[in-house]
Amino acid sequence: MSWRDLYCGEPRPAHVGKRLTLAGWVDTRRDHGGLVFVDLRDHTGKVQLVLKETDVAKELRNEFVIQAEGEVVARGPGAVNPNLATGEVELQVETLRILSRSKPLPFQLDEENVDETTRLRYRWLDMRTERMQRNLRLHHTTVAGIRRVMDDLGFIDVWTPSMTRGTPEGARDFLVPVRLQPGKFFALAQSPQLFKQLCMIGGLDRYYQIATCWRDEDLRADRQFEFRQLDLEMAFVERQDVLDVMEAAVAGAFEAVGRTPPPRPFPHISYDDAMAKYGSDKPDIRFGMEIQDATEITRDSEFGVFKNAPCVRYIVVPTTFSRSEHARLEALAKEWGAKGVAQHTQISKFLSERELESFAVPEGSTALFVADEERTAAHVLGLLRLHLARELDLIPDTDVFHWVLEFPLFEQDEESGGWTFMHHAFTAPVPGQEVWDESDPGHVKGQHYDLVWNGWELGSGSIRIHDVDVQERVFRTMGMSDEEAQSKFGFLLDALAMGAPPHGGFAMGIERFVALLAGEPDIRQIVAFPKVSSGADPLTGAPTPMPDAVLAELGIAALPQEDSSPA
RNA sequence: GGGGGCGUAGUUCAGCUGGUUAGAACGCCGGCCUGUCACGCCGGAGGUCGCGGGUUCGAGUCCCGUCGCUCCCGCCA
Repeated sequence: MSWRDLYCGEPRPAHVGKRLTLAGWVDTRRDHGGLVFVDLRDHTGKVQLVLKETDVAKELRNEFVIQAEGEVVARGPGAVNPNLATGEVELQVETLRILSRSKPLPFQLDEENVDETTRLRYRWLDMRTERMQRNLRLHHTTVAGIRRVMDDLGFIDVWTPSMTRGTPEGARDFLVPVRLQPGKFFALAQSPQLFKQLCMIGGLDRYYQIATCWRDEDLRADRQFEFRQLDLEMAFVERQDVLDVMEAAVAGAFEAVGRTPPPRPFPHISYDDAMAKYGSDKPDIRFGMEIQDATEITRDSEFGVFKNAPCVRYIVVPTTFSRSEHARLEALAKEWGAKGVAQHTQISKFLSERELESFAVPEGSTALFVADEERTAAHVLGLLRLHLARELDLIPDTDVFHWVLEFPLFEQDEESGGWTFMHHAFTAPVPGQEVWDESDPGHVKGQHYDLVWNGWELGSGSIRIHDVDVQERVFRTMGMSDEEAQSKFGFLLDALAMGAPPHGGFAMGIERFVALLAGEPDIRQIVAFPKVSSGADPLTGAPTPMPDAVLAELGIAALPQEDSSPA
């Protein structure tokens, strides 16, 4: 005997007259006294059960798990439910078994806007909703589609370690103490980056992995402590080869979930253009409101703020702002790092004809200016542009993928003034720029590329350094001594010195990709058991303190924590 | 590290400028009902208004602090 002959969403008129056993959860019950209707639910849908009044039928409550045996019958005319896929039939139940009872639920499954901590605390209930069923299955189908493309293109899945060497550079590591070596730590991998490069040097040629990565940074709508990325690396390739593979992977995922893939090739935009026009390296280019430069025209402005600023930029917004609305924008701009934001109407009395004409602000629109360092002006206007576009509902409901290319290899740390990599230390400079002034490398471009979907950074990749001299030069430029480079990355330098093929690759965040596919506003909705933004797991209560004895065995001790609970 | 929003029955929410006993819907419990499908009808239980302090004759409402959730900036090679 089997638990069920069909899923709940399957019975059809063709089954009429058949005796079937169905099993699932009680979605709703409608008790008419002598007759009880039950909608039986599983992940495929619902079907109506008809039960005669019996003790066991009376006992049923929502979310009981039951098994019902009976005959599929056609519903009479007028009794068909067109809103249900199985609505033309019902099961006339002869035997009913309660497999499991349920106490009243802490929230109703058909309720929207349930507090997310409550949903996560009882995720096994939340998972029964259509939304979560759809999202988790979409997550699976997407990954399956990607895997199929990778397999077809000759990539092999290689397992790389989760526990690896800590890296002070980049994101904060999650540390793993080691009992056998007290006082020493592994770090959970922030990415398989170096291992996949070693795989190329090892001759595997095409590697991929749906790799779990860990980063101890603040959580956001699009960030969790742990996440998965499509991680791939290819030997003997140029940039275009990697872009082609990624576009194929994206297309394969779209096809797997039954959607039309975005047109290929994806458009390209340079980093410089992205920063100048959108103030972001992951611009949402589905709408205009591009940032414009007024530094030249305002160089001799009567308006002192403009005249004295190193950079004056503006966006033209198709609306006007009240005094209080403007105050709010100004508060935001200040929070984002600007000294303020000016409207053209406010300051027009200080501006010349020539200036006003060049801004070309249409009637009913407003030019918003930020005068500051170039970096700040671009950044703040980029954020204002996005903020206002969302508020004014200017963003079309379309899908745009694009590449951001031609990144600088190095950027200067504002505080220390030292140089550091922009992407990571293993990105190759563009051909012809393999040698640079190590004290002033700002002009060197890297062979780095970012993939952006509707303003979300999906991932990034690069052609890597395969010349040990170039790799050592990068480390030196970052202010790393030879000894330090040797001790931290000696294994990589060794490998690069023993026949490293040219290679490059990419890493794309799976959850971000699926969240966008699902139309969800954050990645928690497509992750089975996510953490909340404080980094806690409401379901298990993790993280928890550990007994001193356990810590002692690991050669560590926890500092006393300030008790912040009210006395 | 910083800024914004939210916190009222199990759930989702209402509660105007401070004013008797804090409401609704759904859910839950009891009763009735043989064609409902968000069944219906009758009755009922259920609240430390996140927590602490303050102002006031009086606080869900105002102020301060704190905790939690959330969005964002920093951070995220």
